Parts: sequence; structure tokens; C-alpha cells
Amino acid sequence: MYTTSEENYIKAVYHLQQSGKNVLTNDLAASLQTKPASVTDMLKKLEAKDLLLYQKYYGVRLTPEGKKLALSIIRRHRLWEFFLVEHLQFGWDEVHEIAEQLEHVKSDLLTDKLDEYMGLPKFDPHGDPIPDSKGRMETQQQICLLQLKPNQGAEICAVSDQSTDLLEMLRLKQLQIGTRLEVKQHFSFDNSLEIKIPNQPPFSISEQLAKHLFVKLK
Amino acid sequence: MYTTSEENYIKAVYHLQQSGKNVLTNDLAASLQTKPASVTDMLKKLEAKDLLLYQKYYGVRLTPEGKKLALSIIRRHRLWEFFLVEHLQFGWDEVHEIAEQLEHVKSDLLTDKLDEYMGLPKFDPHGDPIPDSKGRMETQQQICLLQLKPNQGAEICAVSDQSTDLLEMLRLKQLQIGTRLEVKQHFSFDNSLEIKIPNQPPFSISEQLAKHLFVKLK
DNA sequence: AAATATTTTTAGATTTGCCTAAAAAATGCG
DNA sequence: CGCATTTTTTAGGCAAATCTAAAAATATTT
Repeated sequence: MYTTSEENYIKAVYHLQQSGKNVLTNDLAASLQTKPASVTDMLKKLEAKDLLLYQKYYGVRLTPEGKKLALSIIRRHRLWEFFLVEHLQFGWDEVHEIAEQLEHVKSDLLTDKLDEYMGLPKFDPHGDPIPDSKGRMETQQQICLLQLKPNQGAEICAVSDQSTDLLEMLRLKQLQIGTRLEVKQHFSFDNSLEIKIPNQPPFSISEQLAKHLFVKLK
Repeated sequence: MYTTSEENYIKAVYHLQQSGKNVLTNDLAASLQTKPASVTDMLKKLEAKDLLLYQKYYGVRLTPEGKKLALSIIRRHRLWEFFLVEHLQFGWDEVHEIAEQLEHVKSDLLTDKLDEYMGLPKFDPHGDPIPDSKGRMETQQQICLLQLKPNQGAEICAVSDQSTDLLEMLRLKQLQIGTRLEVKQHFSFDNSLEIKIPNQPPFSISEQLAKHLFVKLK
């Protein structure tokens, strides 16, 4: 079994190595809010446990075992985020800290039962894919419309609130699953967005609406 | 904020001091599966934090602040046990270890939302009362029939499985909420119980049945 | 009440995860 | 290239939580 600290390092390495490059000591220190010297210590320990390969001065890469562990931590994190938002009515911006604690509860049976309880969700409330019990996950990137970069083509693929008020609004604005769109501008003042749908003039939507809409990139 | 280890000590002191007597170093060591020397160290630390009063060689008692902390930990533990059994379909005997981990997740908001989500339950699956957000709990002891001591008068107050098979069986044996009974004998071989209902000859029931019946003491 | 046994505390060590400060390696630039 | 800067590692230390072994206090027995 691994400690909470070891799990946090493995998770951080996983995320940082998505760029393709080796993961460097300083980047890990920044990401984990700790000092480079502490990172070096831990990297040696994790290499001894065969979770990663460590080349002095040249950074690290996860071994297959390390990657497997990372995916299981990410699975727990995202499942709990889903639970907090969809079942306990947390806002999707309030859940990260709590999920950071819950992800370290060690019980595969718990993880799998929670997964099943919620209907084997494929994406967490931020649109990130949830690995299944074998570590596989959908590659299709689903992100919240609020996070979509301007002029990036995308298509609505999920709505995170099923209230009649929301659905009524979507119907009137002709927004539905599959609708193609682009964000033209993001106004920081109120987080409202100016969006453009093909064959229609641009119009604006509120932060409250946008946060419930998820898109996949095209 | 308190460490997991500190929380475990406080919880152990709380349970041990229910007997009324001061809690002794050796008892804590046994209960926490650690050595007396380690306990002494920690007790000094907890006294410095005003969670308990420590008299060398004479044991400890919780301060009001310590008691408040203990109740909040017990609240979290029992709420999670309830969730695991009633929502995730764990057996009531499988949940303790997992709840031991979940109880240390620190977020009052999480605890209160979980409580509300489950309908503010008053007792956990073992029949132990769940403290509310202010630390109050029902005094009425609800315990599993399997734990009831022989010749202790009691009354059925809950049934933890609502399957038709079980309910049919209860009807035939004339067992229902409110029925008074006593355990006459407990057979260790198969955990079956010989029970006595007023105005009826004694009869025996299986472990499988008894584990779903909860009684309150009279 | 003295001797013995038990319980508890102290003293000193260990492990984990972190730190600072200084040394060493790699990188960047004139 | 060679010097300066940045990055990384090493060395030594610290705090938390544990341990063992020995000493001190309390309890029990005769």
C-alpha cells in the first residue's frame, strides 16, 4: 500500500508527463507546493518501489506500474467529484479539496461500488474522463464551456443540470446536445460568454448557464 | 486541524471513558494497537492542546473540547457506515475499516451534506446513535439482536432488510416492530439464538435472521 | 511493611517527509 | 569557449509518531 504523499507525487508526475517530456524536479516542486530537495528524496524512494524511472538531472517517467497507480488515484478522485456534485449538490468549483482527501481512501471494493452506485459515469463534473476499474478511459475530451478557449470549434455533449428551467432556456436558445459552437469572447467582469452558432448571429450567455454546458473539441 | 493519529487517540479515549473511570495508558495502548510509551507521548501532546486532562500514572479524561471533537469524529464514522450499508450495499460487518479511513476526511460541509442526503439518520447500521451537527444524539440504545445479552429485556425497533422473504418470515414468527423479547441462549456453533416472547414457548432463530433485527433495551 | 509484580514514564533511536544551505551538474550567453 | 545562471542533488537537521530498554511509580502479595 502507498502513503498519501507517495500517491500525490505519482499523480503529479502523471499529469506533468502528459506533455510528453520528462518530468523535472522543479516542476514537481511547484506542482506539489514543496521544495526541490524534498522532491529529489521522494523520487529516489519511488524509483526504489518501481513506480518510476529516475535519471539524475534529467527527470522521471512513470513505469507501467506507476501509470496504473496514477490511473487508480485519478479514478478515485474523479468518482468522488462526481458524487459530490451530482449527489450532494456541491458546486463543481467547491469539490477539488474534498476529493483530494477522499481519493486517498484505500479500498478497491469501495471505489467499484461507488462507481456502480452512480451508474458508471464516464466523465467527471469538469468534463475529465473517469478511468474504469481496469484503468481505461474515454479519450474524447469533454470540458466545461467556461473553459473553452475563444475561437476553438466545439460541440455540446453534456448538460450537468436537468432542471426544467435550464432545459427550457436551452430550447429557446436552440442549444442542444450536438450543437456546434465557438466562444467569441469571454468577459471577465461577469464571466459571461459571447458565443456563435453556425448560421446565426452571435449572442451572449451567462456564467450560470455556461457552467452547466459541456463540449467536446472538434 | 488535528492529525489522523490525534483523532484516533481522542476517539479511543472517548469510548474507553464511557465506563466512567479514568482512561489508563495500557488500555489505550491495547485499544490502539500500539505501545504504552507511544501513548504517554501522545497524551502529553493532547493535553497541551487542551483536548484532555492528563494526570501522570492516573490516566486521562476528555475536556469539553475533547468531547466535542470525539463526537464529531464519531458522527463522521457512523454517517459513512450508514452510507456504505444503505447506499452502496455493503454488509454491516464489512464497513468498519473503510469508515475508519473516511472518518478522517475533514470538511464540515461534506459531513452535513452527506447527513442531509441520507435523510438525517439517527442510528448507524450497528444500531449506534449518530450525533447531529451539534454533537447531540439519541440516548436510546439500539443494538443488533445478535449483540443482545441473554436475559436482557428488549423490544424490536428496526429491521435492516426489507426483502419480502424476510418480512414473510417475521410475520409467521410473530415478530414485528414493538415486539418484546429476551435472548435465552446464544449458541456459538452457528450463532443461532434461543429467544422468548411473552406468552409463547421459546423458539430459535438463525444468525441470518437475527442480524437484521435491531432492538432497544427496556 | 517489605518484597514482588505490574504499570507507567523517561531516554534514546528510528522512519517518513519535509526543510535550509551548500555543492555539483547542466544550461545559457557574450 | 568559458563564465554566469539556473537546476538539481547532497548533506545535515527537524518534527511527528512510533519503537525498545531501562528507570520510576504504583499496586499486590505474603
